Amino acid sequence: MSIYVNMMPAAKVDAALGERLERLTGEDAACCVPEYAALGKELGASPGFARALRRVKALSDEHRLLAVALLKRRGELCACEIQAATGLSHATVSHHMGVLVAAGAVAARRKGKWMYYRLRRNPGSLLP
Amino acid sequence: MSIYVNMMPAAKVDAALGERLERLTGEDAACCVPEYAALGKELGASPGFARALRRVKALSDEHRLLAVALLKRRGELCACEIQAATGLSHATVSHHMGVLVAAGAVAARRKGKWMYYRLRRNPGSLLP
DNA sequence: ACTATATGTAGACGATAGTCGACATGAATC
DNA sequence: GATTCATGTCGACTATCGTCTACATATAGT
Repeated sequence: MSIYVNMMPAAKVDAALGERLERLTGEDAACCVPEYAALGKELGASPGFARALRRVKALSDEHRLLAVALLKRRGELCACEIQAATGLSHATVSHHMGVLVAAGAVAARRKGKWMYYRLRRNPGSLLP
Repeated sequence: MSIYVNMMPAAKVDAALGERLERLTGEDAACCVPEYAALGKELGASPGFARALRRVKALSDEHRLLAVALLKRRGELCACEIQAATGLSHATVSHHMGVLVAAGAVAARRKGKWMYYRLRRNPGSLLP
């Protein structure tokens, strides 16, 4: 399993920010330049950054990553299958899947008594 | 910023596991099949999975993701620049960069009094 | 050597997040 | 509608993690 982080076509996110970064000279001269404080604040406040962080956090748990890995292979799984695969209580599974859905990583659909989960394929999402 | 998780060319990781997954029929019939317990255990124990998890966890903190985003733009930064960008104490920055290095996401080099960090470009790493 | 600067380390504290049991809800079947 | 099964929700507990202060180490310059 490999993980890719494709940082910023988001030069679009803030073009001015990119320019200011370019103006900072490399090596020793740039060390401890106070402007980095403002840059970090802006970049951290950009919507793309918040979205990426939410998605990474969604995958940063062992059992959620396992669920995603299984969904990638199987396409769709019901909650009880994920529960069996993870060995967790159904309450915990429900919690984890809720996190994945909230992060936009997974979509859920009801079919009778069962809840089926599948990976979302949003453009720019966390799963290609 | 977009994040991609490229799951398993790791059919190689465990070919038999893939086969067993295929044999499980979809929809209701597959629901609550006990074999999922073994499958989850094996997949979760595979080395590729552990590596992926370590890398996702490394990115799952706001300040670490910010550091990576800045490194992606600037190429190389010293610890004090990352400290300025994040607004954290130097001790916390050191801790965070240690996590990124341990996960194989970032490489560090000393130059005089300064520590410079840059993104690693491992094949199959988290950064393309 | 001594000092100053930059960073790593250790320990402690607080916040966040994962976990479960208990209860509630939704849906199918009788 | 009563029952049963699958799942969601709600506290509470616990563990993990991010953060800091204080101290230690490394390097450069005096």
